[in-house]
Amino acid sequence: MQGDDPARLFKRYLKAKGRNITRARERIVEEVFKTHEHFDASELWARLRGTTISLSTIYRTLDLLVDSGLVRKVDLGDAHIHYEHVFGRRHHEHMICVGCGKVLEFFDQPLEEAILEVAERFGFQHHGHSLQIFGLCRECQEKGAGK
Amino acid sequence: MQGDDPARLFKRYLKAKGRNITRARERIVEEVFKTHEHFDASELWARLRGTTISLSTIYRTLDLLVDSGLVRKVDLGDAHIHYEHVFGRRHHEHMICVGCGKVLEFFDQPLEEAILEVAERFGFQHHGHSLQIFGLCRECQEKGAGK
DNA sequence: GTACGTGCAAAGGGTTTGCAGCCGC
DNA sequence: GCGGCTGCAAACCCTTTGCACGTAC
Repeated sequence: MQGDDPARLFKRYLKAKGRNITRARERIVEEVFKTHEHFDASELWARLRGTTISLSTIYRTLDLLVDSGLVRKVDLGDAHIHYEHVFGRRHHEHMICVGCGKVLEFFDQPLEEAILEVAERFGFQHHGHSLQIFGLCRECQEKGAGK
Repeated sequence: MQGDDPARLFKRYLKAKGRNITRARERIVEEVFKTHEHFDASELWARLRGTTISLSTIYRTLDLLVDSGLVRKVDLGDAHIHYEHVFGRRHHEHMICVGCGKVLEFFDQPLEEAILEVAERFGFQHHGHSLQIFGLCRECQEKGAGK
């Protein structure tokens, strides 16, 4: 099961789709999987300064990565698109602090089960889901209380 | 408890904030609460054709409505902002059909409790949350199977 | 060689902002 | 009358697209 790294999986995906493996795509995947942080297209672009890779290519490649299932889009409450990679990580949900913008990730088995159950009960075929909890993290609660 | 309609609540909110009650704001609130559908700014604008109300005013007023708690933003998976009114409706979550785009609303008490519990366990002060389940509605499952 | 991929620049679409005039209080 | 509100147009930002050239295979 190990020995499958994301780069390899992505290449397999590209082949299966009859698409080419290029330098730009290799660099982008490498960079996407280098950290476990959320990012948006322009942050990723910044991390690729020094290469000749353009923003358009980043958008196009991210679309492929999302389609391949290696990356997903996440909604962090603001109006633009954030991404995070999926491969090698456990599925999780997000708590977003409305005070400082920090994003906490968490996973809770009973919660996941409740979600799948509800979908089933409604005859809805579950493909995925996304939960955001908005509120105040511990630090911001303290800061607020201190005022 | 009844006798409090959204228009009145919004006026109360505006007064409390030292903001003016204007014709445009009254019309917008009225229109927002006229149906229980999700909408975006330009759909609302379309429903207000015939008035002189501009898109900018709609955006500005929606911000106020969100701030007042009468309306909330919802993420429906595409990149732009959707709204729905909150007042007079039970809190609910969304199932979004990736086949036809239909949005089903549902409410599940155990699920809600699981969410509040998780937040508490992480020391996170819950202000609100938003859950989207993506998948296929019954009709689209049948259509897909029929092929 | 052919189809696909790329950078660039421009277009696109939704949202926000600056400003002069208007309106609520 | 003053400060807040409005419409308009322009600015903005992120994202997508058209195109001519470059590259994978």
